[in-house]
Amino acid sequence: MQAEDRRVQIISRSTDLFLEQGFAGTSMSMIAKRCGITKASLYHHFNGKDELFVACVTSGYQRALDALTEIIAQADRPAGQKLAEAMTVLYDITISSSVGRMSPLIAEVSRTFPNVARSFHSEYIAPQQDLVWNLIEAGQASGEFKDLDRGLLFHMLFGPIVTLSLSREMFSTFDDLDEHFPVGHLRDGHLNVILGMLRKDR
Amino acid sequence: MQAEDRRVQIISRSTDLFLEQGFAGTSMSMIAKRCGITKASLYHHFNGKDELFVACVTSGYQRALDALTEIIAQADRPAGQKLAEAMTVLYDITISSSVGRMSPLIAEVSRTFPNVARSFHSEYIAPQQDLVWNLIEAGQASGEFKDLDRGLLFHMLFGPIVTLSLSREMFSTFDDLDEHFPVGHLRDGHLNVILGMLRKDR
DNA sequence: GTCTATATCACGATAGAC
DNA sequence: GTCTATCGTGATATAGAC
Repeated sequence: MQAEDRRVQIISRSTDLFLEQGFAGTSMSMIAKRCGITKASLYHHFNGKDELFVACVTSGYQRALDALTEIIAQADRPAGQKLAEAMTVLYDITISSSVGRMSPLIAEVSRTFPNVARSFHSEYIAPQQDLVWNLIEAGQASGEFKDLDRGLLFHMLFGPIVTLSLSREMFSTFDDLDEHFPVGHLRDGHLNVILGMLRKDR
Repeated sequence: MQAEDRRVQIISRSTDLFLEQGFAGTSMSMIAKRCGITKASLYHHFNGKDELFVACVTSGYQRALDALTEIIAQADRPAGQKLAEAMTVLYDITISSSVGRMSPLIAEVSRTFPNVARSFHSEYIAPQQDLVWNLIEAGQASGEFKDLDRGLLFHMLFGPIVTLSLSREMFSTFDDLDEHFPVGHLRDGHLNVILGMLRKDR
C-alpha cells in the first residue's frame, strides 16, 4: 500500500481504537493488528504512540469546522434559523464525529501531553466558538438578537451538548440509551432556551 | 498503621493519582510509593487495581449527596432560593470534589468495566437528580415554578456544570484558567437562565 | 513498505519470611 | 501489616533482512 493511503488508514483505525479503549488502554500491537500489518511496519509510518495520537486528534478538526462554516456563509436568512441549523451540526459533530467524542480522551492525556490540549483548544474549540459568535453578532446587527455575555452563552450552548456526548460514551452499555438521552428531543428544547436568551423580549 | 486507616489513606492517595494520570496511566507501584509502602503491602489491602478503583469512586458518593440533602430538607423557604443554594453546591461538588471530577475517568474505564458506570449512575447520578427534582416539584406545588420536561431541565442544569468541570480538567495547564472559565460568574448567569425556564411568566 | 526477531522495560500479581 | 524477591506477561520500540 502507498505510504499516504496507509497513513490515512492507520489514523482511521487507531482513532476507533482510542475511542473504544482510551489512550493508555490501546496498544501499538492492537493498532497494527487492526490494520493488518505488524508493529514494526506501524513504526515505519509513525515514530511513536504519542505522535500517532496527535495525528488522530488533529485530522478531524477541519472537516468538523467546514460544516459549520457552510452554514454561517449561507445567503441572508434569519439568524434564528441559522442558529437552529448550526446547533444541529454542533450536536452531530460533538456526539457522532470522532473529534467531538475525543474530548474525554484529551482530558485523559492532557496531564502527560499538555500540547495536545493546547492544540485542541486553539485549533478546534476557539475557531468553533468564533464561528458561532459570528452568527450571533450578525443577529445582533440585524436587531434580531440582543447583547449577551459571550462566556455565558457558550457555557449554556456548548455545556449541554458536550455533557450529552460524554454521558452517551459513559453509559454506552445501557440498552435504553436513547430513552435516557434522546438527542433530538433535548436538542429542540435546548434550542428554544438559547433563543429565549437571545431574542429581545416582545 | 491500622488496617482501616491504611485503607482510607490508600483510597485518598490513589484517587489523587487516578485524577492526575487516568486509570491506565496510574500503576500500583505509583500508588504504593505515594502511600509509603510496597506494592505487596498494597495488595494486602486491595485484591487488585479494579477493586481499588471502584472503592475510590464509591467512597465519594455519600458525602456529595449529603450536602444536597441538607438544602432540600431545610425549613420552608422560596424554592428559587433553595435552587440557588443547590446550584452552588452542585458547582462545588462537580468541579472541586473527587467524585465530580471522576466523570471522564469513569468514561475511560466504562468499556472495560461496565459495572463501574452502572453503579456511578444508580448510586450517584440518579439520586442526585432525584434530590434536585424534589426541589423542583416543591416549587411547582407552591405555584412558584411551572411544569417543565424533566429530561430537558437536567440537560440544561447539569450539562453546563459537567462541561465546565471537564474543561477545567482538560485545560488545567492554562495559566489563565480562571479567566477562561470563571466559575462564579458562569454559575450566576446559569442560575438566572434556569430560573427563567422555571418561573411562571408574569 | 513490510517482515521476523529481539531488546528492554514496567506492569499486575504472588510467595513466603518476619 | 509489611517486607524482599520474583514470576509471567505485554508494553514500546528497534535492528536488519527482503
